[in-house]
Amino acid sequence: MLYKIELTDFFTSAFSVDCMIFGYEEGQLKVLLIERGVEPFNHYWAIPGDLVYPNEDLPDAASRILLELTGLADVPMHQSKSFGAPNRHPQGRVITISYFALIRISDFEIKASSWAEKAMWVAVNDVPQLAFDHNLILESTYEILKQKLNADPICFDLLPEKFTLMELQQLYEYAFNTTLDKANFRKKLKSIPLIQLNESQQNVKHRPAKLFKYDASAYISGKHDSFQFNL
Amino acid sequence: MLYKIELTDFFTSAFSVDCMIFGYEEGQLKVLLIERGVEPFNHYWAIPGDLVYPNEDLPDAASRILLELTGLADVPMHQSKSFGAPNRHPQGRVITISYFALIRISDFEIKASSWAEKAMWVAVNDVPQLAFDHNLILESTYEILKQKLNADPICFDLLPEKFTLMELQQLYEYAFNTTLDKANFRKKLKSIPLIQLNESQQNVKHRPAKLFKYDASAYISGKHDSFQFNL
DNA sequence: TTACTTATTGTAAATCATACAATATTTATT
DNA sequence: AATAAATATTGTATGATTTACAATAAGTAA
Repeated sequence: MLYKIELTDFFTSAFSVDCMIFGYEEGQLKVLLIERGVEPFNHYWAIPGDLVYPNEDLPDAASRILLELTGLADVPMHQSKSFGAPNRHPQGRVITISYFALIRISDFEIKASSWAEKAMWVAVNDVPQLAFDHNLILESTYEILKQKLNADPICFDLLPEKFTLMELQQLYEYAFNTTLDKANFRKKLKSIPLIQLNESQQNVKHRPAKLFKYDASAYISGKHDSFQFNL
Repeated sequence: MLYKIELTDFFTSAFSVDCMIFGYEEGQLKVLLIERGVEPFNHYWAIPGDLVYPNEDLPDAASRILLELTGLADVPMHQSKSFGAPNRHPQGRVITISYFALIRISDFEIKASSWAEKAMWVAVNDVPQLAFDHNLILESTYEILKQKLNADPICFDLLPEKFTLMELQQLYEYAFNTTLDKANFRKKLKSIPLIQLNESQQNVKHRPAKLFKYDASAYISGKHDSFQFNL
């Protein structure tokens, strides 16, 4: 270095959180995007995110910002990766820590507010060009999500509380872009604690499927094998 | 918020990178630590890390800081998690992005410099109390490392270039704190491209084992199954 | 040459994965 | 009411993989 750098020179950066909310609807895995109503990248679609207050913890910031921009509250989030290329933000050095969450779309009402003009659900395979490096962030988070779908019982956060085994299978088929054998998929499910309800699908033009619930408490008490799909 | 926050109020944070370097020696998985020679946490042991320059990219910073503190160069690093609790650093708001790498200890000479007073390799199961939240960072990174050991052929970065199958097995046994059946472990290895050399172990008091090399190019060309240990 | 120690290979049983086939249950149609 | 159509659900045979353990091989040390 040619010049001596003072400690205060380092304290000139900002950081943000970006919240990728995934949901499952109409057979598609979707992500929640907002349309920006401010510069920079005014009118671009973007992942909901904003700068973190200087005294705010990261998970708190993620919850606050998600609520402000989309009206979503009480969504437990997982950390994804961090992105910090020097020029990724035109207004200065901004590192972003990305988070993601899985929700049941029908359980929430999305309401764009603050500087978010609109909010919409977009299929992960159909995402437009986004603000900043948000396409990169989204792609890399989708990879992490797929890993987690294989290793943890988080798929049930996406499905309705009561679901058919076919719906569960189609979620995996969509996420991993593959087709699975119905009979064999059900055998894999043997290692996951599901409760078969005395209820069936409604309003279908054929034999209705039985509805199931995920038994989270049985999973946590852990008497069964560990979750492992290997798709 | 009671007061209006200006954009410039956000640009008052710093960020750092922390580099966890793992190596394997004497049958133990070890991590490289330094003794701090500056405040705060003067004389505490710590993960090598420092503040990132305002215009520096994160991976560049990780390489620079690792070189400055330990003399290590040319070590490809993987991103781990980020930590940003508001009071994790006594001198201001500092978010840290943690990285890790695996190396062959014998291939490098470690030389503490800059404000690092000493450097030493410590078994991951025997880490002392560290500066800042570094124990937390280390534990959470060790979990990520174990996941990667199960999913990718990174164990070969830790072993000498020529190794016996027993050494490979012992590395896994140590990392996952388990014991494995020798014959069955070797069957699992069938799916990984190893080259058996015309050389054997030296200076052992019993039948010497054959030496093997990992065939990285065959793995990349990918004609074999994907790596999967499932431990 | 023999005992000893570890390396390496083999085997039988159990478990799991895979590709289908068969049966069951409902709605729609005659 | 009987039958067709559609999908749900269960079964089965084959082969692959995992597991536990045994057997054999190949060095060192006396």
